Amino acid sequence: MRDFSRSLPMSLLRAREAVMRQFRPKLREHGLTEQQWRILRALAAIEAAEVTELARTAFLLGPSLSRILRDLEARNLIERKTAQADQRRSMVSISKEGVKLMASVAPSSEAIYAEITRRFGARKLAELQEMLGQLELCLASVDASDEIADDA
Amino acid sequence: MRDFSRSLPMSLLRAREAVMRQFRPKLREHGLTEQQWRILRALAAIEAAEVTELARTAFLLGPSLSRILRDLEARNLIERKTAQADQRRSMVSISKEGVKLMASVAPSSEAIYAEITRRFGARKLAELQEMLGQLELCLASVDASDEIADDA
DNA sequence: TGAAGATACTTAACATGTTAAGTTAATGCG
DNA sequence: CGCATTAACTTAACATGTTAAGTATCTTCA
Repeated sequence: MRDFSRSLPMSLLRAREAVMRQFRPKLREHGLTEQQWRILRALAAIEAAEVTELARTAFLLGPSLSRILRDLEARNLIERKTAQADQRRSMVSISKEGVKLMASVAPSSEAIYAEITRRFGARKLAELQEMLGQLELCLASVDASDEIADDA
Repeated sequence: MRDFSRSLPMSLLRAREAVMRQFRPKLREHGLTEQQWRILRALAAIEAAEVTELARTAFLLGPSLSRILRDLEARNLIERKTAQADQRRSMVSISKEGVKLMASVAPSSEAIYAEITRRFGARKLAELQEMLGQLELCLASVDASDEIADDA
């Protein structure tokens, strides 16, 4: 069998870990996990979002998101209110404290990202992300068989 | 702030998830997680390995590996014996049952990998992996400050 | 040699990944 | 209307990620 340490999944895993290793210490200083940070960032970009929408944006599964939102709400970093049009849905938004926390972390985060870009090269980084997007796209169509074929 | 859904960590995460989504169902049919499969594959390639070495190969942290080895041993898929030279170390190897299980999964796994390669393109895949390796490498040197500078 | 330090794991504790099941609210339709 | 179905979460259960602490063994050097 193929040497699995050279397989695509392992390459992607190691690359991502190498990248995240740069960010985690700084996030940790602020008591944030990678996932919590993703949620705050996603919320900062919009006024409010439903949980399902947020799950899609932050690329988290529902159960993970449920737990994290519970914790972030307990820390007063986000706010929730049930939508009046549909009592099942809850609208999530970032709180003032959440914005403040983001403001305190964002500069370091940006600096780290800039350093990664500098080391790897901005052009190469763009190429890499283009390829990653294509990979995602060409595999997405495989899974489509599960969903309703509304484009038939 | 940058649109985080276009950030490198998110690109890597989504790409990897798109890939792993192809494999998980088949592994699940055989009662294996992605990590357990990594360990079996790593062990199949060698006679035996120490736990630390295995952790490095399968890219798992010690605590995760400890738990997984305990479970795989309970399922008789691996075997362990303490090294006589150093009682702290334990040598891990795949069992006959483990080999049998691997043999039953490997063809599907290879087929899925081949299909991914076909869809994305073998040349592009090689390019992508080359870039991922470079990314890993150019970030690895950053972390080296933590470790003993034995190359000074 | 024998006590301090290092090494190789393992355990613990908490957060998330993942699938299945449960809850509550909305929709469709007879 | 009322009941079945669907939708949006949430909870549960188990596996792994991650850091810190614990344990047993080995090394080393006074």
